[in-house]
Amino acid sequence: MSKEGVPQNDQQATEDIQEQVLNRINKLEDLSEQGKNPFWETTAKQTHHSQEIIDNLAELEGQKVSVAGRIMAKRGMGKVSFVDLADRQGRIQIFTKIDALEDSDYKDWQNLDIGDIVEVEGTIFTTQRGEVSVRNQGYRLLSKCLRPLPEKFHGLTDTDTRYRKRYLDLIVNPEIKEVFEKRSKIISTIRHELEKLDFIEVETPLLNQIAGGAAARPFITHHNTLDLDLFLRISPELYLKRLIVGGFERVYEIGRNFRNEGMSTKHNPEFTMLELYQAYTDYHGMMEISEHLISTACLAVNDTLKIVYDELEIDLTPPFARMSMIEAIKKFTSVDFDQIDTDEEALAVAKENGLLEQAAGMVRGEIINLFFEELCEDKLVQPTFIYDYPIEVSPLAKKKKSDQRLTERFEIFINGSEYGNAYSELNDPRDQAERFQDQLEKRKEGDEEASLPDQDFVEALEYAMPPTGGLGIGIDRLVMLLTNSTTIRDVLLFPTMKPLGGQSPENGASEGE
RNA sequence: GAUCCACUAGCUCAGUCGGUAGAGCACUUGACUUUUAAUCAAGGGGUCCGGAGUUCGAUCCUCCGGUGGAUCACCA
Repeated sequence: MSKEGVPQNDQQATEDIQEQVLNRINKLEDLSEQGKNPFWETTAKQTHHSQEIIDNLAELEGQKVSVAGRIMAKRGMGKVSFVDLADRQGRIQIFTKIDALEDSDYKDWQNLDIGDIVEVEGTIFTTQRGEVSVRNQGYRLLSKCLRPLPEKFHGLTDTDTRYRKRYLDLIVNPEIKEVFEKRSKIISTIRHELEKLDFIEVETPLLNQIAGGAAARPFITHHNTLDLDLFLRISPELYLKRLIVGGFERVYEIGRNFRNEGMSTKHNPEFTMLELYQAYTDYHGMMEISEHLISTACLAVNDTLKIVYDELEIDLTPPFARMSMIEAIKKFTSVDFDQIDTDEEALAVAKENGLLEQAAGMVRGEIINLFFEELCEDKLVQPTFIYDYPIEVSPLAKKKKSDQRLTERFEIFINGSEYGNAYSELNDPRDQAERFQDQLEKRKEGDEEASLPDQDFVEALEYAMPPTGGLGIGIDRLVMLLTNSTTIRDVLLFPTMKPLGGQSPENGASEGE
């Protein structure tokens, strides 16, 4: 990569080269002059990894191995020296004796720096202090570390730097790898379970002409050749349902959604969702799949269904509790919306419960949702399906036959937060068209998050979509729950960060508002 | 977007009731043939987040700005 075209920030351009960097550059240049430039190395022999050697000491003791990794600590003792070498599994000590190497090689070995990447060949033995070690009988420097690593004992603690320079965080705080290994395991477990249930994984467009399927403000981008503004998707929902119309019957997608909204410990502008759709079932079927996926993923990474999250004990053993939204409100507030039929009565009870301000201008269904969100949600610690949502807040869910003011929809609550959202999917094209129309009215009234009508989606429904259950689960939040992480940035390798210096990098992006 | 807190050496932190700074690790040099936060001796290293104000003098006080964290608001 050439320097031209790479945006260089001022800090980098004017940064004085520190002493420690200069030392390392000088060492590299000395090596290069001797024809030992490590950057010409292309491969290395790695017969064993660190933990594997420690775990199999009995059979490996005295055996010759070749290990490769990064030098994390050096302890010189004059004519012997000790180095801690880190690889993907952990660390192994390298013991080097002056007479085991050529004179110049031993000198070069002593000159290695913390952070350098080496290959070492030697036999396994245990030191007097009981440390499993590789007796250095030959090594190669594979890559030179030109900057000093953060401190060996305290590591890197500044969260800002850890998120911005995740590679450094991973080097000096390798225990965080566990979270990302678990993340990978959670996702692969879900894939595996869905495959067993005969779902197929599909990919639908991230670039949308209409960002539908959720209530959110989208990111806008532009296609040059088509001279067309496009939106990054806020949900794959409407595409996946088109595939159900097309006859796939069971589809799912695990992918990124983008929502142009505030950031918090629970929100990143891009986040990963699982969405799945299954023909010929309803939201009850989705409850079963939800419990199954969440509990199976939990078992896969924690070997138990009783986990601790943020000091709370949570039991993910299926079946999860089931409670209708109106029941939940009755339980936590003693207000029974089954006995309340008009908007006026609903407003009156909102006033009695201190929700007058938020309830202003709302209709009964919206007030029910408000009651739930304000007075019930945070009390749901153990996993609970809250079902039967008011139609006003559920533009894509099928009406409940027995009470058409409600929809067959549920959300999964754990520790007061939402982890999933599911419906018996609305498949009546005329009803869907009306719901889009209602959303359009809300939008005209200034609700920027209200859905835009998607005429092609309605047309798809006109070709008949079978009765279908659909489910969305926020993967990042699930990973947070299952790894006891209280901030979403801890489960994202590269969370979205503001640029330093208060200026946008010169990346050619257009000036936004 | 609002409020509170933080920002000092590469890293982790102390400190200056306002007189331009210290420790440990890391680094350099030396000693040391089984150490493991190795040890011992000596040395180098700082735009005290940026800008402005007050002051004889600001890293410290005040204001503005930056970045992060926590809480709240919106959302998944």
